[in-house]
Amino acid sequence: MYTETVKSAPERASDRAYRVLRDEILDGVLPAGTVLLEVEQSARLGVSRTPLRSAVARLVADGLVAGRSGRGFSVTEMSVESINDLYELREALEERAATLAARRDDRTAFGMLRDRFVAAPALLEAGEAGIHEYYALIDEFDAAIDAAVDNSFLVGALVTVRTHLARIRRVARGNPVRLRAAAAEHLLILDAIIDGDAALAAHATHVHLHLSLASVLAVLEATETTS
Amino acid sequence: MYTETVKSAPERASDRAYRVLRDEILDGVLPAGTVLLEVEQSARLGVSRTPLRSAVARLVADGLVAGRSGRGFSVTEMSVESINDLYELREALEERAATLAARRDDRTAFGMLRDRFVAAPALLEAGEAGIHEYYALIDEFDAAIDAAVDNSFLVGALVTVRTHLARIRRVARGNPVRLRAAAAEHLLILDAIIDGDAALAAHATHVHLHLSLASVLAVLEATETTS
DNA sequence: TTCACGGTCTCTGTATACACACGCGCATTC
DNA sequence: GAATGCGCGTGTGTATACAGAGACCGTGAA
Repeated sequence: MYTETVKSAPERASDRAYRVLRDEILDGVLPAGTVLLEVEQSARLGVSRTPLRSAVARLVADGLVAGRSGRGFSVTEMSVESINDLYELREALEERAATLAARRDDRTAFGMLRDRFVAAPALLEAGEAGIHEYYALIDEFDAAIDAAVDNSFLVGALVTVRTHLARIRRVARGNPVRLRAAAAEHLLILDAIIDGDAALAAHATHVHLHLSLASVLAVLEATETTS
Repeated sequence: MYTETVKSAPERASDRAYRVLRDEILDGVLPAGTVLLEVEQSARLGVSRTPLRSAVARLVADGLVAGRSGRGFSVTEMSVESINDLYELREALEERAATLAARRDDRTAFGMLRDRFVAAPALLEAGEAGIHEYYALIDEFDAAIDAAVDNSFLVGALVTVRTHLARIRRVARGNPVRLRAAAAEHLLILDAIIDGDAALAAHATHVHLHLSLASVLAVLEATETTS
């Protein structure tokens, strides 16, 4: 395969600023409510104000930051309601995506993924590195879904959802019990897709998302009362 | 009610450039494939390159224009596949939206809309002005749905879909037969929502979108063979 | 006649300088 | 003591100048 790593990525300064700020927001380095001042951030990231403005504009389009009326921009909050809203949209999109994947002719990619999800529980015993690898596996699952639905609009909406999801995934990161259950749920979805059972794929996805949301809300409520 | 029409809208140059370009793309003044050069467009719109860059960046985020590797930006094409893809996403979103609207407690807004959709066929006899008013009614229907679902993520996705939909709605504009049928379909959806029948609302939406897509594709195929 | 190479030109990416608007703080007045 | 008005500082919005990269065109050689 032709790997285009060298010349195809001039990596503009605005791209770098966007990527860095986005990762920092997603990783929680820049918590919700953080005010982003143009001069301050441009100095910190070593770029001029112009590319930084471009980066912030893209973050606004992503919904990760919002412009405050007069003064500066700030990282958006992730309230409990917004999490419920996000999962509402996620349900609509992923159920449809699972349905389409199950109806697709070529489902060999999912067969290969299945084997690796079977081995996932062992992965989750391997500490932080294993958890990291597990999330990489989830990413590959998502990528396989994207390739199967083959719909730029639907995939685009899914990407947006996953961006916001990355912010709240942090809270469930240190919960191996939940992750093991999630692996089993993914396995069921994969089996349904491989069998071409669109209805089961959609319903298994629904169940998975229901349990995922319940877990997130439980963790959130626990940390809420703690702090 | 406090109307904030005077001071709340400084209307930045970048906003104006974005709005003008967006409207021109949606109205077909700038057809698909049109190349947007920064200096040329900034001169035409009477703004500098900086706000124009910002406007183009927003259009890229909307998916209305795409950056061509080296040279400039161009208005994206609306192929038959992309229209099918758009309707695939639209189905997932609007079925869910209709379901949520039917489950909502306060559905009085839909009752008022119903009366006006009953009168819609008469509207469609009134020439271009009537058709314009009919589309305004559709916008109010969409707005009522948005208010009912009360979910910024879902509404955001719907807004994106409607943006692209506006581009292809032009082809069906001069088809009063289809518009009359569409009004009847909307009426059925409204009745289902008012009755709190979520399943019927979703299924009626599905039917409406199926017929809408079929109409668009038929018109497109007819114009394709003509030209 | 065709292909390849080089020059030039144009357009985007970036940096910086300037203007304006909002807001805060202080002083003055009622 | 409180409220209002004025002035200043800070931060975004805009314009423009500069640099680099890519493409197109022309010319020369095979």
